[in-house]
Amino acid sequence: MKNRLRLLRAERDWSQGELATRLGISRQSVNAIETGKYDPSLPLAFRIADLFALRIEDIFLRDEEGAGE
Amino acid sequence: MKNRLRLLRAERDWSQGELATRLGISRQSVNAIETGKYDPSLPLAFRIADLFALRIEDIFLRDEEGAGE
DNA sequence: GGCGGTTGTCAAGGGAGCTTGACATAAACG
DNA sequence: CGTTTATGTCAAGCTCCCTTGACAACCGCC
Repeated sequence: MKNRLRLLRAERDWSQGELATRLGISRQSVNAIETGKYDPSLPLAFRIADLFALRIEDIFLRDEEGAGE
Repeated sequence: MKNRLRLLRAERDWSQGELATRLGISRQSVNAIETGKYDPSLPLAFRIADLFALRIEDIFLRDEEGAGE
């Protein structure tokens, strides 16, 4: 499960800490998700999608997706 | 976090056990998700969406969604 | 009556998600 | 030089997700 969180965050010029505050989670959790240590829970994935006004499928990618570009 | 799993399963005439097999999880997990005991992980939510050929947002609903209709 | 199939639920265990607190590194700035 | 900011990572702990195994209740059918 890959994700485009780091890219989306960079587009908005947010630090990990700032994103964490907006999501209501810790900075370490943002970092862990960005670096691929684990996937967010489904409710958190919805909050992330809502924050960026995107669909979950547009942020989190099945492992095959976007691999062979 | 509500979901339409029971409805989708009924449309296909699958038992909880049959759905569990198709998803690669236990029958108890299917039951727990249907009865709202907890939300699936994000990877599992993707498998569910793939199985029903729907988007995650069309199966799992934010708590407000569909509540005040 | 008994039997197979489905569902709900409990217990106990393990791994994943998230927390706080701390520390190290690097870059930017005075 | 020192300070601040951003990032990566570790440890310890708690809750949530998912497991296996079991049991009760219900239904339809013989």
